[in-house]
Amino acid sequence: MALNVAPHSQQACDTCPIRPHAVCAGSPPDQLVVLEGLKFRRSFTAGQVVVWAGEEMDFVASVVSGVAELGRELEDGRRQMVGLLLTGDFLGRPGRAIAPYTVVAATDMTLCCFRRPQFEQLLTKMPALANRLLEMTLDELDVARDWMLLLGRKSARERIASLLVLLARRESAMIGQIPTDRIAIELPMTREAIADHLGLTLETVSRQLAALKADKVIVLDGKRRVTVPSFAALVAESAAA
Amino acid sequence: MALNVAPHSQQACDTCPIRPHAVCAGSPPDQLVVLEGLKFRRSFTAGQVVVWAGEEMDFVASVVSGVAELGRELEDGRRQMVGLLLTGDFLGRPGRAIAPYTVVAATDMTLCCFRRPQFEQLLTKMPALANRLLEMTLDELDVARDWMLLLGRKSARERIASLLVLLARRESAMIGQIPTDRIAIELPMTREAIADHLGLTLETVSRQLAALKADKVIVLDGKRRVTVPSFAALVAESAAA
DNA sequence: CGTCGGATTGAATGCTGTCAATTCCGGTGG
DNA sequence: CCACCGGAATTGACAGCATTCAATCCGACG
Repeated sequence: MALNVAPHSQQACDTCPIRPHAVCAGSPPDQLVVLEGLKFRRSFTAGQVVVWAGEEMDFVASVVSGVAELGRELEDGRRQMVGLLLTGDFLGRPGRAIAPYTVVAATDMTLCCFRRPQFEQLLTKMPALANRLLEMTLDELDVARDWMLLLGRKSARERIASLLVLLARRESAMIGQIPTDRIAIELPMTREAIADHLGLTLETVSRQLAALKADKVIVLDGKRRVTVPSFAALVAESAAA
Repeated sequence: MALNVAPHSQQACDTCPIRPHAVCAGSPPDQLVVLEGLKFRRSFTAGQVVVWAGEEMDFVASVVSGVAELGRELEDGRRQMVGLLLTGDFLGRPGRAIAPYTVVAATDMTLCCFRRPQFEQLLTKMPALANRLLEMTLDELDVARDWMLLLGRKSARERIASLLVLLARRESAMIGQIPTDRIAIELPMTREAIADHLGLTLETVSRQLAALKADKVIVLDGKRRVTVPSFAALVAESAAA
């Protein structure tokens, strides 16, 4: 795969928007300088594959902007999304050369990359980096396990509601609010992508959205915009733990 | 909850059976001595709850012997197992006081414990410990994501076969072999526990085991012992990725 | 021998998937 | 500006798989 390294990739970490949330958060200034010298950026357009499951992956990265999806699939084509990488999230695995899942850019996306062997070296020398990565990995593990509950036990309607709750919480967090009523949610994905996340078919997704609309739990403005009259009602539909 | 600390818990780490695989693996001798001085053991009988989801958890631990199950549940009682802790696995989360899932001893079990604040201290000072924990956490994340594929996309029959493949691989690994034919698998759990892992009902588990038996993919010796005439055939049934 | 929990089996319901037809919407070109 | 196109989404009919509810079986243990 051609490395589309951006020219002048040495943008300063000082001004990096994801610093407070990324792996590099918490690293002291002298270590940040080292990171700054080794990083390089790569950009992807929506729909582009970053790595295929089973392929070699010689770098690790932080998502600077955009969204990436982690998916795993069976030989016959059945697909399950197993993770979402949002701004600041970490991609790749120190100590493993082969990617265990396919990574696709869901939107246009920019990554801040490090060559894997170099990054592994850094981990042994920079405890702050290792600890931040551990913390992030533990968070992802919790998210994955919550999703297991959804996939294993929730009905189609509950899965849709759960996803909407998740998205609503995120939109609210963006503007520093806790979710209240009349939230507008932008669905950042097609029905098929939603289905692949929830372990459903796209037809079922469509039907359950229609059902939630009919029951006045949500209002649909066009295909991709949802407004929620009562957040509490939506949470009730999601069968929260 | 009463701490049932074993008297004379200061068993030597030298002779500890899980040393090669646990968090402490890779720590240099001088650091092991520190760990040895701080550890204490706790034992649980099969079925006993170690912590409830939402409860405070003031320690972290390695499983010395036995099996523990991590589960999450909905208000109405639906339950999904989200992890299995086997010999050597790590329990608890540095930096988080509240347990996100319920932990139950599936068999009689012994833990090698550390008080959480002390352990967090150690992590910052012992890079080998932090790196081993990171590695183990990344492994668990991969396992969780594989399971998401199973829960989201596989049929009941495929889920059962997948579980048997997993157990067969583990039994074989124990004796240092790769799985071949005529493997004997011991099911370490009830039908209900299997169902909770696979996101099924216990009736479906029972039916699919019967179906696999009828199709001569497996042989049932009593309720809890399965032998596999052809491992390849079993793998084919599991819809491997 | 009786009991109790776990496991199996049966019948019926219902949710979700499958297949297929149709509609909606955004973009493109005449 | 409008007609057309193609992909996304919706809707309908039907089939099938897993769940639900219920009855029975099995095996360990007193």
